[in-house]
Amino acid sequence: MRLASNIVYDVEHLRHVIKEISRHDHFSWDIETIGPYATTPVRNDVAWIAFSAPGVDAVIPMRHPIGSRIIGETKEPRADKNGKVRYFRVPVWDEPPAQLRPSIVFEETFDLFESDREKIAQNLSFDAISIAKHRGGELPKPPFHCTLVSSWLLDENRLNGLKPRVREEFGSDYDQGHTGKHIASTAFDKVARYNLLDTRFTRWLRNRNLAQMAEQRLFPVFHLEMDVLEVLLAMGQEGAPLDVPALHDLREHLETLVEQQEADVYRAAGKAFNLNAARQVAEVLYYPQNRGGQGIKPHKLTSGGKKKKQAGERITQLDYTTDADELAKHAGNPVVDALLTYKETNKLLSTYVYGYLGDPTAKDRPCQIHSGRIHTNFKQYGTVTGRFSSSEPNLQNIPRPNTDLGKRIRGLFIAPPGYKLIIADYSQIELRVLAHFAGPGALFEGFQAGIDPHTITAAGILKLPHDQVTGTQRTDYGKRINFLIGYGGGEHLLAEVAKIPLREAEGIIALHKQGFPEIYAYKAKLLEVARSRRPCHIRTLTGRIRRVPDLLSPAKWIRLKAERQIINSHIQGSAADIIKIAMVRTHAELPEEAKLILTVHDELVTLVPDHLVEKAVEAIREGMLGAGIQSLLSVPLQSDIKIVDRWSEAKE
DNA sequence: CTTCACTCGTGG
DNA sequence: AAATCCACGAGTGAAG
Repeated sequence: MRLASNIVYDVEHLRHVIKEISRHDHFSWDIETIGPYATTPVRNDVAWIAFSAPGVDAVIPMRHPIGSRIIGETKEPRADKNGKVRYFRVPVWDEPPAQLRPSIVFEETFDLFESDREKIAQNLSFDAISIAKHRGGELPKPPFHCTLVSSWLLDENRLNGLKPRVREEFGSDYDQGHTGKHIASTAFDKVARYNLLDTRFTRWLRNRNLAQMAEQRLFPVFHLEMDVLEVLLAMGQEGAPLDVPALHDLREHLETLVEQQEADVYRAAGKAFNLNAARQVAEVLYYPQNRGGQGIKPHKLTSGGKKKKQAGERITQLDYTTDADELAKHAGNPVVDALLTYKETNKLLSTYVYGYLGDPTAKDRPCQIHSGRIHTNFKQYGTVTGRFSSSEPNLQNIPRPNTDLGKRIRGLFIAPPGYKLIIADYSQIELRVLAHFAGPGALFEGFQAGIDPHTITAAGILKLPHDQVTGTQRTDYGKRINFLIGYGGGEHLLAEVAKIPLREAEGIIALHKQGFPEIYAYKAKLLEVARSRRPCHIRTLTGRIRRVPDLLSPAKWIRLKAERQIINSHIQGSAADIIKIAMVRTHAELPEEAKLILTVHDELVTLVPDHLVEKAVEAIREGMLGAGIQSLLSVPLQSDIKIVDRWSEAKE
């Protein structure tokens, strides 16, 4: 490859490249970004863009700050973290060549991204949202192929970065360093080569992945994922509105609270120590009084402690857990009580408040709020089961509005004046999926009859008519067991969470087997099918694959874990299929001005102007429950829909 | 200085 | 006998 001839410096060359690409029905593209928000698509600066199609490779620099040669060195003063000024040697680079302006490049390439050609990228949502800023907010139009998604469908268990995949498929190791993370300080010609190779390998990888997906009959789920990707692009661009003034108030409030609560712990303990260090907490709580401790007798080891015990090593007080579950057993001790209070407050302050506002002193903790909104990173390829993950920040683990502080955090997510939030939750989706797979039986028929599933389970175990089940029985024999069976929990776990003797737990599970034999038959059959395949795997409702090779492990505890994973993935993965389908359908039905903004496993959050609320509710209902999606399950789907001003108002 | 394992705590 | 599935992230402390 003669790199120089592939670098585009003028409009004539650019137009020629676009013409060449236009001969094909697909092309790949890739960008390089710089600036303080290089990894934030709604904020970053796009410095490079490259295109690749059969016989065409082009890389277009737009604002690379340096040239290709080091011509000297200077010293720059920088304060270290103790505030001391130190001098660092900094290379001086030659000037970069004259480059095309982004406005020109994105104007010339505008139609390419509007066309019906297949647009290919590795992690397409990053590149698409980043370039939309330069396209008057217009996202590229489908059809899409994101190679990160296709690679993940082909192997959900490995990390599907481009470089490892390229090494695997083509045996090429074209970038040993981390060029993509330091674009602005990397030589011009090196970035050009890197950007171009990324783009070309992405296109090649698309071809490999298409062939492998065809072999594995993964096209139906791949097309679903590409439809989901379109929805995700719109969500990523939109963001979730936040009550920023309330967030600042909450910071003030929590900071004073934490300070007081920290002092309360020290006072009770008679000394200061690091409250966030589990070992120091164990020392204070579990050491005897003559060694400055509280002399509490702990029950449960940490996971590391269990390993030590297994290995025959000596266990000390420091190997016992100090988690909230253990501490609750020692409530009444003044240190424990103060510590529990502190932990709750500190968790909310550091994870949620500082997590959103950022820490100006820490480079790796940026403010996550842009124009009053949070743009989380939803990854459709973020889990092994098919669910989404959410990061930077994670908006799928916002505290529930059960406590005052939890409510204040969740309440930060608001509808601006003139808008409403519509919160739509699938009710008991995993149990419905289980009933569908298990087929006719008490659970299946209960759902058909519209009876609450926890009541069904309790009635089945206690051999009572469902209208005679009391509230306590529903919780103890219904909810708790239903929770357990989805994850494959056993007698030991039931005994522990229900605080009952092991014998009693065994009895309850035996009764459940009697009342719901079809559930156990389904599990046995599923495992048999999974074991017969190589590698061992199951498929969800949409044909998504979860591979669990450990199913044939000679070690019994590894094999049992694999069995739980197989069963849980079949159910959790199929539920994920349903919510993904619902998102696509809802997005298509919603009026233009109504926007899906969040998805939390079984919940969709939509932001809607007041005058469109009724229409939007109808669209969401149709998207989540309409005939086209209901036909996937043999038991009825159900969704609870609430219209609110703050997310915290939607508690059940 | 960076990276990693570990513990803990949120959510579904 | 280590016996509950799937995530993200703050923070500690030791090792590279």
